[in-house]
Amino acid sequence: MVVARRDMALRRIRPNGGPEDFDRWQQRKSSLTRESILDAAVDSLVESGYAGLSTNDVARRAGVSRGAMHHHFPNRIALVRGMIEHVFYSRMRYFLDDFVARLKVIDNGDAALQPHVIAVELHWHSVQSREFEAYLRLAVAARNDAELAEAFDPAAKLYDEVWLEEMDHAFPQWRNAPELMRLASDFTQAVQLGLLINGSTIGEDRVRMIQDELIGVVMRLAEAAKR
Amino acid sequence: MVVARRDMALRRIRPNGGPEDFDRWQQRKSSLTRESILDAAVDSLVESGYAGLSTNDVARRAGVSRGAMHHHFPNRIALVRGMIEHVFYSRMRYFLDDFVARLKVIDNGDAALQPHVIAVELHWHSVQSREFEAYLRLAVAARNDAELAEAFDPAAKLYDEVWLEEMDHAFPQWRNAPELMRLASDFTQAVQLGLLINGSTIGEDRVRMIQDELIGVVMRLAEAAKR
DNA sequence: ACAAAAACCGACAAGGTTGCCGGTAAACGG
DNA sequence: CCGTTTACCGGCAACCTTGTCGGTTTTTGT
Repeated sequence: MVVARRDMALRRIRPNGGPEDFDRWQQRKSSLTRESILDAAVDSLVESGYAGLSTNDVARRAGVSRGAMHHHFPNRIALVRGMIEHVFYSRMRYFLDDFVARLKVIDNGDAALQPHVIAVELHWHSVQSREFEAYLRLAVAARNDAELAEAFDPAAKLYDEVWLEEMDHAFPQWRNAPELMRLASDFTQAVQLGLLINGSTIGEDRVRMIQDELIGVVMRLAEAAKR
Repeated sequence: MVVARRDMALRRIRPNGGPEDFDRWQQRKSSLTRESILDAAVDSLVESGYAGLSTNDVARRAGVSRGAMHHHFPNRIALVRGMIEHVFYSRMRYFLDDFVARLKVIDNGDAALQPHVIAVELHWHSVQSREFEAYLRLAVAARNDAELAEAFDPAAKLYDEVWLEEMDHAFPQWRNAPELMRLASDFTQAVQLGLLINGSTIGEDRVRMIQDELIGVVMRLAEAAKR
């Protein structure tokens, strides 16, 4: 079952579990406001950047008191730690939801509809999402904030690991050349991450040309993997 | 003269001019402390991120009083505007200095030493510099800060324009296919920018594989440009 | 029903940041 | 040589952020 596998992968990234995992009302409500705080934190992160993220602002956005915030997250770094988990979870979920939905309607005849081409397009879509924007902020901020990096780096590595396993499972065609698939995945992520940042400077037309070139690279790698 | 051209390009990016452009002692000294303030600001930016950059910290690093800071930059945004110009200037200069130095000793026999391959390697080197790190911080912060974006975006577009002219001049072989050269340049920048951010997560080995694949792409584009 | 525990509330102090301003010393121009 | 401009100094008020804590409401277990 595809969905069951997806949930398993997602659960590995969010060990704490979401609101749906609890039965008692108190736990459920607690997890719910916890979630709403984290969601507000992501909003604040995306709108104000990491250093500009203030617990004050987060509490206001989430509609809870500062006391409630303190109950769930005793200090700023605790909030950040929770947010990191939340961001990686959302990012993975955002892509996988799109992906499993799209895989149900593929037509193997057209070359432009080959699953790895679709994956590149969908990944570009996911890179433009709010969830990925939050990831970008954290990744950049972690370059100078040791405390943040300490929490971020392991989470990023775990995400990468789970991601590769998911891709391995989604593309059995590449099964006999896993390093080529990893290269295609890494390459796609690098290009599109760079594109996200430089896109507004170079304009849509050049972005599309790069995107097309990227698809060419992925298809060549796919060809090489067949042999 | 190669160096003369370089200086012309650099001057377009730094319209205010550097300390060397003034004769009178007062102007010179003023420009000198202005420069040292901007340099300290870049340090602070790289170490604390954009939102964490405080005028207080900058003044302390530069070894000037807050009053002197206020004299040169009446408020934070003025400092930021000056810093943007300074960052783009440094970034361009960092690459070009390396580049003209390296071009003097190329050997056209070996394929790995073709000028565009060297350019890719040197660009990767420049991407890892402090100057580029500062650019990254500004580019990411500009995504949510309208005031910053207002100053950053035009500067980035100007940089891109000057950059392409420099590349056009440096690689006459591509002269008859400028759109392919632009694509190669855009592609390189996108990949290496993405690599800068994801590199620590995926590790050196995978970074090198991506880098090799990138060189392959650039060489194919160079081949295509010959016809 | 009642005590314990969990969730939540609002205020306070300490510290840092920004913008502003009155004042000083050095350099320029006539 | 003297008035004016320029470069530079350090303190003050207003504001925001973080961490902390005593108190209140709601849920749970018995």
